[in-house]
Amino acid sequence: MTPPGPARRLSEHDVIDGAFALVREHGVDALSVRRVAARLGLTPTALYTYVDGRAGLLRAMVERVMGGIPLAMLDDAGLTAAERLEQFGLALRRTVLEHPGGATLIMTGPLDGTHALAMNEALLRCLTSAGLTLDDAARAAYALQVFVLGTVMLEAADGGDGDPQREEALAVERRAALEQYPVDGLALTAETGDIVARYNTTEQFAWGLRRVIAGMLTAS
Amino acid sequence: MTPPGPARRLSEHDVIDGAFALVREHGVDALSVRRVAARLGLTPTALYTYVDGRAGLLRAMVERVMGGIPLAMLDDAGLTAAERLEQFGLALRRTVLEHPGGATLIMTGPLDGTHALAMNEALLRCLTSAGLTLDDAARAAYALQVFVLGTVMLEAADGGDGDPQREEALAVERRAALEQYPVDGLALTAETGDIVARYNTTEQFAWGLRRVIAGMLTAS
DNA sequence: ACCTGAACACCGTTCAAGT
DNA sequence: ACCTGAACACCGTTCAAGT
Repeated sequence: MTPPGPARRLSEHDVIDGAFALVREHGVDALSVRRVAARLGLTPTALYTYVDGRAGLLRAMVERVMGGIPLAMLDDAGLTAAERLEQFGLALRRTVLEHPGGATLIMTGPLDGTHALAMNEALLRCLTSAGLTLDDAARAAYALQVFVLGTVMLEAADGGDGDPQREEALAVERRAALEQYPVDGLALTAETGDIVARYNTTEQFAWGLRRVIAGMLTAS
Repeated sequence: MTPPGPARRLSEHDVIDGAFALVREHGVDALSVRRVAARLGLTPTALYTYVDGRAGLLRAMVERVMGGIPLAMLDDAGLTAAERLEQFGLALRRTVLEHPGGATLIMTGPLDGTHALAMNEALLRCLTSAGLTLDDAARAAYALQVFVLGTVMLEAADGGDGDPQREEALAVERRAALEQYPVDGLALTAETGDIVARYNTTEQFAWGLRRVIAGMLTAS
């Protein structure tokens, strides 16, 4: 299995793989140049051969996540525009949550990479096909991205990772935490505590997503 | 001006003041226990008297931001529900942007503090008064928070701080960056480049906010 | 091109000690 | 209660040196 001849050592790809594995096992806070290097059997400084310091490492990780976002459904002629946008929103959330630390990574820098622009373009195609003017389509495209990425960010901050079982466990935790609070001034929140405890949940995200899409497709 | 008697030294309030001043002057990345301590003329370890380590410092900073969010307009009987929600959304964005690093701080932990719950409750009052069922109101309240906070987070990540002049400068920068990209496969994005360059702008936020609110108030 | 090793200026946190 | 000082186990990055 070891390749013959002069050993092909590593590539940037391997480094990013290692970085995501590290975050998966030890959390985003454990992400450091030194630990990624150690995991690959390298000294910290050797990592600079593959990646432009910590900033370059983070940039490459963002590109990896963004590159994994499926866009094909946005051009699916068999679906209505609303359906296409809903499928896309669900897929975007899933993709980002699947990458440990993905939300934090994306939201930490501007959305201006190649993949981000390709996503924007696909959304523009879909939204103009639904009858929006090009300028409104652009505004709506950004609003949709903001809603999905904002959801994912808050979900990740709350400890979620897209796994339904983990989602369930967190909901139970949050429900218990809500009971602790004094009810004065929070009557409504307490009364609908079951919903509040499940804010970071696939079903509730889907509910909000459908409403947001409806808002975007409304004739002004 | 120096108080007589045994010197009243500092309080947690002063520490948080110092922390925000530090972030304002040197950016979020400069925020550290050691630097906040130094700015107050203390050793790093002395800061632990006022704040429970770095985590406690961040928690207190979040509470400070959340405590500054005005909620009164959500109960303003002189406005329609849509108008109340729009005023609130604009104010929420302004408040968070006014605090340097506010977006990052808030989005980094779960929205479960006292002030977050009070905000939720006020939104529930407003949304139920608009005719939504309590459960739908809860779902809509979270969707609105996600949209506003997601906007603010991406805006801050792009370098924005709510200042209109800075907003303008960033738009020009982003417009220039867009020109650099090859147009193939990005025809629509290029054509509406003026809008795309102004994604992180008060006007475009207001546009999206109105649409999102409309979506929430739509009868299902 | 790829890697090491030493060095520098940082971190957060603990602990024992002082007042 | 409030603070210091020393210590520990970390950071990211530079630079000179090796192959």
